[in-house]
Amino acid sequence: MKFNQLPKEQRKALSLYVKLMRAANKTTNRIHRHLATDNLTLSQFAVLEALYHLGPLCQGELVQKILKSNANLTTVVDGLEKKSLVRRERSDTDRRRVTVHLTDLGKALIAKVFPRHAKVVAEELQFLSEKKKEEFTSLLKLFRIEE
Amino acid sequence: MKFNQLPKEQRKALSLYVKLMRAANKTTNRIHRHLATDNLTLSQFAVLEALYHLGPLCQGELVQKILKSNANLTTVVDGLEKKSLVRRERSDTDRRRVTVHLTDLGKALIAKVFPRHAKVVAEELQFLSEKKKEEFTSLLKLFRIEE
DNA sequence: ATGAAATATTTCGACATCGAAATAAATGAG
DNA sequence: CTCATTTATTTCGATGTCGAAATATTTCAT
Repeated sequence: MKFNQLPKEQRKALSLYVKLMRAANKTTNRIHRHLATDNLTLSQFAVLEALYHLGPLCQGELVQKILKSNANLTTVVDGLEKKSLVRRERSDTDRRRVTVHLTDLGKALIAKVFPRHAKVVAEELQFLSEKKKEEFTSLLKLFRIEE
Repeated sequence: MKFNQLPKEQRKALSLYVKLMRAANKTTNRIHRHLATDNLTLSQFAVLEALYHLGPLCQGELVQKILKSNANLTTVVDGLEKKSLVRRERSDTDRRRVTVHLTDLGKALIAKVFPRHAKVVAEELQFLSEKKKEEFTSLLKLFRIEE
């Protein structure tokens, strides 16, 4: 059973899916370029950004935020720690937890990179009118991504 | 400059971007699960699917289709070849090119997996009405992804 | 014809990522 | 209190991915 023989509903869903992936892919790649100028991966940026806006978080909380595995979060934080952008601290109240803090260096970096990131994303999406952005956002909300 | 202090346009663009990534991520992960039951990665599936619908293609053409690097395509095709799902053939007219063909085994596999894939994707997106799917698709078209 | 530039693929080295097993600490039922 | 269970993180082994350099082939200007 090839594409053309599928029920119409499935054909539409597939087309939508492919376009969604390509749009996300294309956008990610462009964003990644500007982060690479500061030697940050997307995940590293995501961690710095979360800490910047939410304050120190334990690794479990960061896993939720960046949507990656526990195993990977360890690696990401390792990378940031090696560059002295964050530091780990065992929680006093629950010593299983490791709380991650921005260092001064990390704060300075994310304070520099975040506004540029916002600018790049806005430029990347400027082909959508404000109205279309809103329509788009409300459709995306239907995906019920857990916050 | 933190999120709340950004110009409204940038805040909106960022929210949209984050939602787009999360939606794509969530959908990809679910799709990947059903492919994993046949030991296929997303990229391997994408290659089989392209060959299934378009016939034999050279690797450069496949790179366009699956949006991965040349280096990676070699690995992906290696993996498929090891499982005897595809075979490589040097082009006679241009011996720099390597044309990739589905084997009978590969044909049988993709003929089995593709309809299930279509079904899974349709189920995954069924929370969107047909009308909303169309709206969504037309917004995504504005991203002008090169076909 | 010939050698330089262009094109197609592979190799290499480095990371990012994941699932599962291992480790460490907290909790809770008895 | 104590040990089994749950929770948080790390380690391990494997794979996917990329950019850049290397290799092989074709094309094109002279």
